[in-house]
Amino acid sequence: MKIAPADLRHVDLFKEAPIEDLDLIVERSILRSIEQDAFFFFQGDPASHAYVLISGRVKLLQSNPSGQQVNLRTVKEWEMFAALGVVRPGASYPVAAQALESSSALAIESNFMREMMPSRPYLNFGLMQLMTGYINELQARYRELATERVERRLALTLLRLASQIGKRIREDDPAVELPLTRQDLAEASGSTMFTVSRILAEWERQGLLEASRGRVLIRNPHGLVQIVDGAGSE
Amino acid sequence: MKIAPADLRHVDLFKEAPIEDLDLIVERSILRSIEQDAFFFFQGDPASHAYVLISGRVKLLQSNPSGQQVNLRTVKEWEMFAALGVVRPGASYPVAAQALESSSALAIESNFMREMMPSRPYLNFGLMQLMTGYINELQARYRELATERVERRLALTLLRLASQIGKRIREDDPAVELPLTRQDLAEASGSTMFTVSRILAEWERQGLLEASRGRVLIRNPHGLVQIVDGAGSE
DNA sequence: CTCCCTGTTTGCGCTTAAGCAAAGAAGAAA
DNA sequence: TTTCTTCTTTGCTTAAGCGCAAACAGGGAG
Repeated sequence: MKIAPADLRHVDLFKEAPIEDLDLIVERSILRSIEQDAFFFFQGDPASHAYVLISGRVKLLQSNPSGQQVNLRTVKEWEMFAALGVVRPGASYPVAAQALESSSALAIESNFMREMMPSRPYLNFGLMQLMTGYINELQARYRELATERVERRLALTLLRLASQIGKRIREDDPAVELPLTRQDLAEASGSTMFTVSRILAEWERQGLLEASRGRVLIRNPHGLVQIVDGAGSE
Repeated sequence: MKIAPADLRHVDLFKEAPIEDLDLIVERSILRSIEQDAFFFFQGDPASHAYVLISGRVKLLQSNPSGQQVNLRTVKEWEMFAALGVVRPGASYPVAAQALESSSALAIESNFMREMMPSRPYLNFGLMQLMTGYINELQARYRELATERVERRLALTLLRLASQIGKRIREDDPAVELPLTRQDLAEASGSTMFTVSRILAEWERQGLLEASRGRVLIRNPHGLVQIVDGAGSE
């Protein structure tokens, strides 16, 4: 598989890029394909590359010293990840990047990106947009984790993930599919596999979704919205 | 009180700025002084200004719909806050900024900053540095909140706050003072006033710190470090 | 000096959700 | 088909820490 430079226009950061830049980027980068559960990189590795996900789904995880993990972000095709390494030379990845399904991504050298930036304002602006968006999301999630109960957080997590990496199963159906295990959802919502399993079972009984092995199909997103803004404001 | 333009060199973002830029900034900005517990701005206000704190201490809070608050960051003199509003025209502050003690800050129009940026690479780089640092901290705190117990989180919170806004009481003494109530610490560590009060009382018994009304004096920071990496890895 | 406001402490009960164990499916591999 | 692995479910127990209520205390205002 080959990447056509013009395809990179799907990426927010490269929307406005001149085609010569995109040629350069594709030429200087390599396409890495990995299978499900494999890693693009580990937490602590030197942040040598930024990535553009071409296909598949990737989660970004951080572990604490005793090995417990949290899911900090989940990425779909034409999104960048590990882009922050571009800013500080010599930095390490603060997260690991693991494939939720077999995935391929374009690996762009951080150094190369850094060299391009001074003469290309669009890169500066684009990166800042990325970063502000990310900060806003992190702040919101931090607040949720500190102030909301598990059930509410899980509903918010499902809705967020649905919009970020969900796959519609049919054009005219709001139902959305997520390739995530109970454990993944626990790590994304700040809970445990057991609790997630129980809550999903209850929601399945209510017809809001269908949960199967390694997969959740959200049948009725609006029902989750109601849980979010019903179950706490009374 | 007047700000001398050269004083702005204390600010990371302006370390490398030419003096003409600093003149411009001071000229175009206003100094706002507010008393303890007052706000520089509220969550949801249009993000019209970025701030440089000149004196005092400020906390950045986010509230959820039912009014519970979390403390997202705490700022000391010569640090910037609300700098992200510069990136997206028309954005709103996602947080409120409240003074922990009477404080004054230089309010710089976001629009003005934005106009300066294209021709001043140091601003771009500086802002990105700020943002990456902030993202790394947020990610770490998110992970802590999701995976660590209250006692550990509170120790980490105290250590972090000590290094960020702590005041040494004497040159040769590691003891550090924080102008925070139990409630503040609860909002910073993701817990409750009651629990924080109990844990601080215990640590006071152990001689690690002295807790008084609206103030914590950390006598033995190293003792907190031991709690952090003792109490979970066994 | 006294009052009053606001922050703090502490006992107590209670809920949430974590955590363990063990059994149960769903696929994949053989 | 049978086996194996991995993910999931569910009952049960327990601990952490939340949250109420009520008493307490520091320190500024008058």
